[in-house]
Amino acid sequence: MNKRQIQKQFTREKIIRAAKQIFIEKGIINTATSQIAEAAGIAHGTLFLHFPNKDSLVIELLDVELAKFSDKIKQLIIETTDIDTILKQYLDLIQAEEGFFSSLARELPNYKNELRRKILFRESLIREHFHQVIENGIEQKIYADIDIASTLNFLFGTINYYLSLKTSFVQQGSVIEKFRDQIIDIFMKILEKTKG
Amino acid sequence: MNKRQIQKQFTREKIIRAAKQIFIEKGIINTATSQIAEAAGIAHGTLFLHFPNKDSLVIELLDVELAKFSDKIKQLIIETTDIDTILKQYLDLIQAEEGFFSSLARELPNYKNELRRKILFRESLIREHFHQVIENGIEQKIYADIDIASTLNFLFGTINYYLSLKTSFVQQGSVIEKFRDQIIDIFMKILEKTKG
Amino acid sequence: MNKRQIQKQFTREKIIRAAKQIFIEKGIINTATSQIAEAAGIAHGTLFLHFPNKDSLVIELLDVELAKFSDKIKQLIIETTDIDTILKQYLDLIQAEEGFFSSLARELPNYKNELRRKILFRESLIREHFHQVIENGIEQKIYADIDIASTLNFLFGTINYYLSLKTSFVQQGSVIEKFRDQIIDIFMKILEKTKG
Amino acid sequence: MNKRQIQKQFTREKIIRAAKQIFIEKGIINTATSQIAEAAGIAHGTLFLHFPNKDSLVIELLDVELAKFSDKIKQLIIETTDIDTILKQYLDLIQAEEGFFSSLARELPNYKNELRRKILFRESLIREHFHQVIENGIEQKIYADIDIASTLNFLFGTINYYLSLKTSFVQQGSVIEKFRDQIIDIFMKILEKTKG
DNA sequence: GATGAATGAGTGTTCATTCAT
DNA sequence: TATGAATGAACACTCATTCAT
Repeated sequence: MNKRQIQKQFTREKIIRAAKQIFIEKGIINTATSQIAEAAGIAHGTLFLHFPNKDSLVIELLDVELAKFSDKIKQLIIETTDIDTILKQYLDLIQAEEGFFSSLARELPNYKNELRRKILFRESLIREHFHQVIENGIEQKIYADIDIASTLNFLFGTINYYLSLKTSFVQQGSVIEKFRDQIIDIFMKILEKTKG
Repeated sequence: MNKRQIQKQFTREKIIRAAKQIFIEKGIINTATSQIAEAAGIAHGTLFLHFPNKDSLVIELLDVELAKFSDKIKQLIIETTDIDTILKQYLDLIQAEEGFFSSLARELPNYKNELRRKILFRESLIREHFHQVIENGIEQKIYADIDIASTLNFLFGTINYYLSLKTSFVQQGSVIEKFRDQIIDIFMKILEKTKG
Repeated sequence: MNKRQIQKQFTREKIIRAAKQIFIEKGIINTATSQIAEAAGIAHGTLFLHFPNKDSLVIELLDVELAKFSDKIKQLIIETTDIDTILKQYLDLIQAEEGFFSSLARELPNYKNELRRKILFRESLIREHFHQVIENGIEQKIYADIDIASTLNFLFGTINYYLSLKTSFVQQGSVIEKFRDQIIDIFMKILEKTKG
Repeated sequence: MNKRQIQKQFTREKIIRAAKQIFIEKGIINTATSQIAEAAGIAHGTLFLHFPNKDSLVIELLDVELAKFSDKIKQLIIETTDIDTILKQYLDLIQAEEGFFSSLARELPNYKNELRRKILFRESLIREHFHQVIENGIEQKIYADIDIASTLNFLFGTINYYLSLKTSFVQQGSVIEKFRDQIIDIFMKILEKTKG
């Protein structure tokens, strides 16, 4: 990569970085492209040199972040087989980027179809990992024979709920931290095999 | 109330009614006040005679609707003590106004603090009813000794999740209908006392 | 019409008037709506209260002007049967609004289909009048038995040519005035019955 | 010319060639310089290395094309003395590049003074040839003693009119072909000596 | 000589809110 | 009380031209 390309890449990253910051602070939908450009320290028009339109910027931003996140999850699943450890670490990962995920949870339902579908597809891949581990647990009679898909909807739905209303649940600090133990407890309760 | 006041009240209701219809169809955030006025059959300026600004209209609209809803829930609780019947009927009530609740779930996280707090307070009242019934069940040793608050977060969070992403979960028809049994099943599984 | 409506009508006319002035001076295509608004002494947004978009303003402007023009032609035809008098007066009418017709000739080929069709339809109505008079002349053996449609294309085409390149043909003053006699002469030459 | 100069000349020609293609397809006024560069397979900035600004490119493009065209006309005049044959062949030449001349007719009135003057000068040279031939015909008493200049304005004006509104006159195919015979007929009718 | 990233003024259009009628 | 015309800041996006590489 020559100096030119490096410079271009750097500008692109400045935009993404600024956009991410703003995304975390107040979401992208209600942020003007001119504000993003200003935060990135570039001219307004430059933004459209790197992204054909606002939506593309949002897609790129979310795709990059979710890809990073997805990789971490994959790693996590490989290293651990214990579902409650996985869940704990999964929540840790979310907590590490809680601002980001909180904004995402808030804005997701308002995105255009294509973008929403793309993000939900990413989520479904993560869900797959959980599904697999739980399925194994059921086969080994560690967990009760529950409907995995709907159980996961409960889990993801609840996490999403906390995140989307983060500012209502905590004044500052992390919602995930506040509710981590409850989430894990209840999720494990659902999985647990009724002893008898 | 004299004739003038009656007329004023009537106009106010026309606005609310029109706003509700639009709220259900496509949400309020992306609807211009001029469109609401037009749907109500009044002049654009008239809207601001009844409501100082757009936010106040939304607050009023949601307050009225949620109060009605709350009353129905209260009635339902009085008539029934069985938690799974209550939940089933609660979901029926939501389904009956699913467009409304879906829009609410989508927009709620984006409302300004005051409005969001108001709505969440309404929700907390409803939650109280559930809380009470579950508490009784635990005292009577029908249910396991779980943390009621977090269990309810699971329930409300999940319902909210389905509603906010309604269009991603079903192409047409009701999300609640589609997932009602799963929601009830899992919720009851959490409550169930481990038999031993 | 109450004061409100009069005021609105007045603003609308201010816009049309300003737009017409600008249209004559430099054409509408390369004029920003903000400039039109400024020239009309109104806020930029106000323009879009009276016209849903720029095109509609142009359509209205041209339609009104061409309707006025068309009425004058109709009157002229009624009062006169002599084709060279009609042509002379027709050219006088164009000359009276030469700035307008010059801009129109310049911009017409660049308008969107709908608008172009609309204007050409107006022109075809005017052409009809000429057609009728010439047809009568031919029947009465005053004129040669020529193809009327193509003869009129020659006439209108030539007038259009002079108008569209007005600034190249005259530095100031009227192109129509400069070439009036030539236009009439040649047109009459085409019509003339070859004596023999 | 050394290697570098040859290369430069080659790039310049690539730009002209691409610009001509685009000019024919949709005109230059509404085409971005970046699109022209892309079509030429060069960098956007390179275009401004060969032409100081967009206008210069247009001037060069039209000048080259019209010079070629002018040469063909000159040749044609040398080989033929018959005015209706010349006219027929002139129309054939236009038809062979109808896209080009149609765009030119549409855009010409909107060009800046300098460019317009340049193009009209080119046209006047072509006109000269016609003038000469007609003048000879008049001296030889083949044609009527008409005003040659204004007769030619009629001819060129009409052709220009058809070309500039080409898309309104024909949906596809050639306008010139459609109206060739009419143009020739009427033009010859003007020239014809009144027999008596 | 060629590149292409960057610029920034400019475009048509929207909309919550105000205020004279 | 009701009206609806007017406001003007805001928006996403375009483009001829510049200049460091």
